[in-house]
Amino acid sequence: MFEVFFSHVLKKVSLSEAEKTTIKAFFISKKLSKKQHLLHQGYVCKYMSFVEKGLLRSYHLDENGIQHVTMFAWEGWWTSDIQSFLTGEAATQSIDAIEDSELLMISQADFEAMTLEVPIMDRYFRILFQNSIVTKERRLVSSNTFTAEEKYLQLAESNPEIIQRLPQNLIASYLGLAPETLSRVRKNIALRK
Amino acid sequence: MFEVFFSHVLKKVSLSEAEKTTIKAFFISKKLSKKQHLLHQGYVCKYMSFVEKGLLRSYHLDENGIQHVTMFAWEGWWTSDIQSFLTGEAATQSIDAIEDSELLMISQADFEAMTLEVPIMDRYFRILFQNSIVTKERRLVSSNTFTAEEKYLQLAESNPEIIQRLPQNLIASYLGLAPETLSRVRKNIALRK
DNA sequence: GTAGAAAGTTGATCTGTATCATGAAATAAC
DNA sequence: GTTATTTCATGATACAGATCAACTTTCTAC
Repeated sequence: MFEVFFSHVLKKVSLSEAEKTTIKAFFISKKLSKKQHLLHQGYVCKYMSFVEKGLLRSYHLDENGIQHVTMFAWEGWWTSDIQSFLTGEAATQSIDAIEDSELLMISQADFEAMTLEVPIMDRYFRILFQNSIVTKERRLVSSNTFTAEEKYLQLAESNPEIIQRLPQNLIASYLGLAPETLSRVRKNIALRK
Repeated sequence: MFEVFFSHVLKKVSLSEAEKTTIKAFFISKKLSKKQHLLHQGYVCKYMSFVEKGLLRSYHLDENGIQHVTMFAWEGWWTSDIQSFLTGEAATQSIDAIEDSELLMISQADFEAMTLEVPIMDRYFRILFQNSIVTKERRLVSSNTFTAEEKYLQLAESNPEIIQRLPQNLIASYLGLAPETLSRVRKNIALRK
């Protein structure tokens, strides 16, 4: 169950067997089948979840009831509404499973306890969050300054797995485009080749 | 010199006097006068810089030579091209001073050394980066889903200091808007009152 | 395998924001 | 204080991408 998890953590920090055992104890596991929700917008996000298997997406529902995909997470990624998880405020996002998934989940209290008991996990998360910031900064530049086609091409370049694994309408939403626009963008790219 | 710095760090973690002394030794200080650059796009970002005093902005120059403001940093904020700082790759951003500024700077090597010698600093940065992620996620949703007016209003709401302290054209760039658009948006808001 | 639903395509039209252009106001430089 | 430079405002126009609509293809469930 913890294979993907530890292989991921060990890429960033070293852990003794004792530490591994300690860490394991803080997590609970959960299976989610396709279309099931992990989190509903408006509720508190009680867990950070590591994806051992499967694929999930986070999305935000606006006042007009339109879904805006904010993130995808598959094997080796974490997912949660961090804001809600940390502060205990209501989540502004929902999370559901796109494929049948297996998760390792840790609560806010256990997260605190774990980092205090195994301080090197602070380092792991510091590095993890650092990388996440880099990604989000890149997405922000892209979102503010690129054309629809440039946004798509950069995504295809930097994150080909998203293109392969997800339906086009969700990719469009993730890029902040209308599905029709993405369809046309892809057509133009194909025509030019 | 370290007043703002430690008052900021101590809001997130506790430090002994000995730890403070250790930490201080890793930093160098630097004064920057208005319009001076801290970092030029294309060069490696050697430091993370904490702003003790003043105001800086980060921006990205696109292929057409147009500046896109990505961040502001004033008293109590960190600034750097994190991607470049961490990986040693060329920076994709420049940073310059909008007001005369005083900085505390730490190199990548000293950053590593400091977190190893004072592990609780990993925790500080973990929390810092967590918060930064929340902010960037909010900006991403805003950028993808809000109208020009909504973007401006949310910024005014969540970050009034930016509105007061920075010229309108830089705010427009930060929001990914043409300066003319922001001018019109502000006019409409004023008219409606 | 078939029916129904969801996702994707393509065309026509509309609209928010960018761009271009010019003048006014504010700031900075001497 | 005057001049030069930068920032801001306002109007006219252009265009990328949204929206609306109809149709086709692909999935899904039984």
